[in-house]
Amino acid sequence: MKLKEFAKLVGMSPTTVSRALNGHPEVNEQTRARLIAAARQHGYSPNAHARSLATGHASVIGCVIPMTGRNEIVNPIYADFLAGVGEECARRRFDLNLSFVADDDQAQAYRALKSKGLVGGVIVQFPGHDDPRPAMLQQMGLPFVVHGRVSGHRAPYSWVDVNNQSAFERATGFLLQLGHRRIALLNGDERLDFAHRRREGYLRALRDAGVEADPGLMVTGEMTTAYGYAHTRRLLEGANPPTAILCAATMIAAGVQQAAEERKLALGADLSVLCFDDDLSYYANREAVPVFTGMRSPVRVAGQRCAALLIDRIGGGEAPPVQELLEAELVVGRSTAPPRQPR
Amino acid sequence: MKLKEFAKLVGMSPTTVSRALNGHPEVNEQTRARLIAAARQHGYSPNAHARSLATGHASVIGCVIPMTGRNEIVNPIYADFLAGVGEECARRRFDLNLSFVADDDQAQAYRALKSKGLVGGVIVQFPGHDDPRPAMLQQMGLPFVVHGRVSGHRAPYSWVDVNNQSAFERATGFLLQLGHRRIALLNGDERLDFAHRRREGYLRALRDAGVEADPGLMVTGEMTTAYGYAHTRRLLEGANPPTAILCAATMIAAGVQQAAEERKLALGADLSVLCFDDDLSYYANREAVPVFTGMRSPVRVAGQRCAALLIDRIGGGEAPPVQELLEAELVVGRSTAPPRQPR
DNA sequence: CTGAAAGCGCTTACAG
DNA sequence: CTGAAAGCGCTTACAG
Repeated sequence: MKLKEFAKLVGMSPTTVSRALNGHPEVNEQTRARLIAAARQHGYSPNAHARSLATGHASVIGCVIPMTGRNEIVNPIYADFLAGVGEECARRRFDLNLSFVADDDQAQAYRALKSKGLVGGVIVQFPGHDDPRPAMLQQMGLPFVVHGRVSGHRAPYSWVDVNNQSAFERATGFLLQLGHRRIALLNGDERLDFAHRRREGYLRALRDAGVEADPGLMVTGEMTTAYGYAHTRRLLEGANPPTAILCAATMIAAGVQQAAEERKLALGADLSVLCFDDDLSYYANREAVPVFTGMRSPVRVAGQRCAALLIDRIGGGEAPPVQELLEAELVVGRSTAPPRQPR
Repeated sequence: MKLKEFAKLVGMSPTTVSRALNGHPEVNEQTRARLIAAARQHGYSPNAHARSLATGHASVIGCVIPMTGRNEIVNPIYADFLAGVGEECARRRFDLNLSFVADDDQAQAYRALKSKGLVGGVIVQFPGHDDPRPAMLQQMGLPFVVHGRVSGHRAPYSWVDVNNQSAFERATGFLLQLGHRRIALLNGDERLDFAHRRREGYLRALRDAGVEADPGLMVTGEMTTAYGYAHTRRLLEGANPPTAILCAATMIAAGVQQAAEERKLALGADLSVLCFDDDLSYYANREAVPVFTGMRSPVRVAGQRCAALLIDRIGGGEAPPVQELLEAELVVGRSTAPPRQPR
């Protein structure tokens, strides 16, 4: 159904109907209520393309998903993040546009998104330490919010991040307090900004405690169970194994657990494990006393906040950038204890 | 940049430029090549809204994601499915539009998608046994492809499904051949069509082998690790526990494994486990000899095929519906063996 | 092979 | 408070 038909149906001019449906103040409240009800009843929604063409903006936010190597969308952390984005989109009546592109085509993809006008703004994800996207998007004039931060970008921009450095500093401090001195770090890919900050936090806590960092205990890579398993195995087989392992995701911790079980090591007795816990729906670690001691930070909330900030930005004209720093919370579970005394 | 500006820039009329970029046959091949290169260089892409308004269709496919209870998008099976959709979208230069809606608003959501004209068609997911959506969409005239099938819908429609009944019939047959007689089924939610078909397959295999089905061994619910853990615990504590467990997802199998370990039962020795294996990127079960014996069927391929069929439909006018039935493959891993002799 | 003009379905100054 | 008309940026018959 088109506006013209619908207007005729309700006996009003298209102008008035449009204004009523768009909440313009000029139209009588009773008329508005009647028209909204009629639209719902007859299943009339304005054509989104005509609308966007006329107004110059779309009620759609976008994400560009790189397709080389592992597709990001299958990452469970990303899935929960998207769920949060979706919740906010539902609330604000926005849609989400996913563009899947080859990795080397990324700049081109953002440019096309802007030129095509399909989305009012984008969420930038998995930012690298010197990610070029904020500068590019600012120059293009496409509104954006970064999930995480880009340390190398100096101009102000909107972001939502958890305090990764503090989280890992506190986590490491907790293990140090228990008496651990050989603490391994199974980090994410340190080319990514968040992983970089996590290592900084880990190193700072060690330094403050006067413990020398051992490069042999620090690993970086993709945050999977297989990665956690392989490196834990390797570390435990080594000459001077760690007594505690700090890992960047519950998926990694699951791999640590597998490797420990294989060697008949009990978590929270023979080996301590502490993980960053994104509070994932499908990797739940939420028993009253959780399996893993973790720094808990709901990535879903981060998704909500990114979407909220972006939608505000799209609607709000030239508002100054906004930053939100969330704090992770230490939740003590069953996987940590003082180190076993050497026998 | 707009068509008019770009056309002036390259010294052609907007008409010719548009035709060149859209691959119309009237335009000289050299001219076309030159214009395509220039468009890329100057970052010109036609405004998608203007284009869709003029042509009446959009290069976007849609998914409606219900938001009550657990958000579907965090389901790892769905994530891999979407990854497959994304791969095909990238190939065909389509975008994906996600609409997040309250569960009771679903019909309304599809109607709005159609009326707004944002998408050229939709993928219908998690169809129930008597799902009303195919009938609704056919009546609305919105192209669609179902992932799975709707047994209760009689008119022809396009779908992509794995042969769930055959998969579970063969899986059950395999366990029966090993000598198992008490085989539990930890199924998905049987209001969903695929879970219904899986139970049919399980029951048929039992019947063919002359084994009476025990309602106490059949469970239905959401396919999570916690679900697998809880029911396995309960079953193993019962008077006449199963010697084998057939489960509808690797996530469930992980829960079975946990419960078995707790009771010091070795998989593939004391207890056999066979799972439907969607070949998920983050729940990999892909060692040379996999941990779990499984019926393997890549859900990612299903996503690709759904997207491909839908995009074909959107482009292809009134083509007759297409169906694709994929077969799962039995991959024998380390979790199955003949039952222990009663002591 | 190329171009001027109409039209896609909205929104929104402008006039009343 | 309401309406007729212009315009958003494309595509595509129609005319050459």
